[in-house]
Amino acid sequence: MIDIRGLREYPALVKELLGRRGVEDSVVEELAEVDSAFRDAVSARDELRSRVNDTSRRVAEAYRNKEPVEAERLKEESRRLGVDLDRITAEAAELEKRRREIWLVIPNLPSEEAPVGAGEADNVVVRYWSSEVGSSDVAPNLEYPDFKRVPHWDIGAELDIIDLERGAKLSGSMFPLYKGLGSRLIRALTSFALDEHSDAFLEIRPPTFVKRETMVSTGHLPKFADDAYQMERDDLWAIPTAEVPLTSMARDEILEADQLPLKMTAATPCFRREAGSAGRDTRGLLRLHEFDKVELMVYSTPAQAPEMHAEILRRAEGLLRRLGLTYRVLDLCTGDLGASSRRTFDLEVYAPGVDRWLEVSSVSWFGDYQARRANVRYRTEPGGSIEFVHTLNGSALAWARVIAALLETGREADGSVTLPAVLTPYLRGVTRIQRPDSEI
RNA sequence: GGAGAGGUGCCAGAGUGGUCGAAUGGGACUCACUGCUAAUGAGUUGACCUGGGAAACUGGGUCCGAGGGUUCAAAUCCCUCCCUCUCCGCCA
Repeated sequence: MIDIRGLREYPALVKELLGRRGVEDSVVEELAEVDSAFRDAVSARDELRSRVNDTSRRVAEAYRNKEPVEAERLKEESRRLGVDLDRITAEAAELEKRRREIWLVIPNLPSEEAPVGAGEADNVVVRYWSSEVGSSDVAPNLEYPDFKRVPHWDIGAELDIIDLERGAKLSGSMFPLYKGLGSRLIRALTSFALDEHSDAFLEIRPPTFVKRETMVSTGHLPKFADDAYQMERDDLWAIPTAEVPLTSMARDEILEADQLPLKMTAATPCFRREAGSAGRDTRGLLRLHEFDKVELMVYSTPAQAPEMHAEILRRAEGLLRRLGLTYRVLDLCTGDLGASSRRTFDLEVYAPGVDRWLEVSSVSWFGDYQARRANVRYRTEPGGSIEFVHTLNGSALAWARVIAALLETGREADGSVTLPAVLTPYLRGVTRIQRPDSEI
């Protein structure tokens, strides 16, 4: 949720910033109007309630003074006031509900630094990286031999490590099934990433299904309900990312300043319905209903946030570098920013087989938007004031697309796939995946 | 799933209809005493909403697991739900 006091004070600025991401002024104005009406109703309600409370106190007093007639008279007066109170309380409650409804679907104010743009095409490439030239402003050479121009679904079938047909048989399309070294590869990548982050990030294994309010806290509900899997009977929701449970860990809590920044990492499956993207990128591992991911998440003070944002990005990039994959960093424009985010950098890995840049991480700074929804605050100093924390997170990394890129990048002329050396210990010495019909 | 007990402030724990935002103890903070620490004494110490004020501060309201109900009045009575603990059953 945006800061509604900020809206009261600087409505023009709020409209300007939200306008950059395509929010109509009228929506913002409606929130301001309902907010104002709500506050009027609250004042009237509280004043009346004060009178009712006072009258009740005098009832007790009258009884103590042995004045039953006076007590009856006061009771009657209080009853009469109570009728009005009920009416105006209901009005206030209705206004509060409407205010919350609008408030919840208004996205976060984008950072002043986020590039202004309408959509994907306006995202800014911050840098490229490849193992040959390292970091660079210009795109690396994307020449690859023909034997690397094979899509990963063919490689996966050839090496018998990805079985999309069987996955589809069990659960439908976009639910992959990994076999043998394919399965071990996910395990290796997960262990590798968790180990890399273990110096500074507390490892968490959160629940995979969460309550509705947990989804609301991160901004995934109510607006994006169609994107999530729901267990209707228990009203539990399958997490689309570990961001969801991690961000709610400190829900309704007040943290101490010396606990911040609080850094956590978690490996979880992620579930996405991908409603509205039917038929797009559905082949292979490009877009899935279920995939595994290691997430980084931080609660910080506002002052620490920029540094944390940079650290998460650095760590996500670090993994890609150690895996030897070519990637680029995108600064998402205001039109492409996720609803809860103030600023986001996407990491896209180059997959030569499908000849595409694949998003494998999204590193976001949410300001206090999620913290306000989840009510996560901190005490600025012992005995000091209480403020909302800032939340940040990023994938490091989402494995399915990383695996696609690894298979395509690592493919050799003989059809085998060479794996990055950093994974060797996690694969008990395996350095390449051979065709099943070749010598072992 | 069945039976029972319970959920109160940072913690422990009283409170069974009005004077209870809530006793008491602990913790934390401030001051005094002390060469330092400890000990001692005094004081302070909740969150949220809304109004006034530049601010210090201050008026009103809400909150005793959550939501509903009874009543002039609810931490206290009633209903539903959630969670925790003990026992039984089942089970990876």
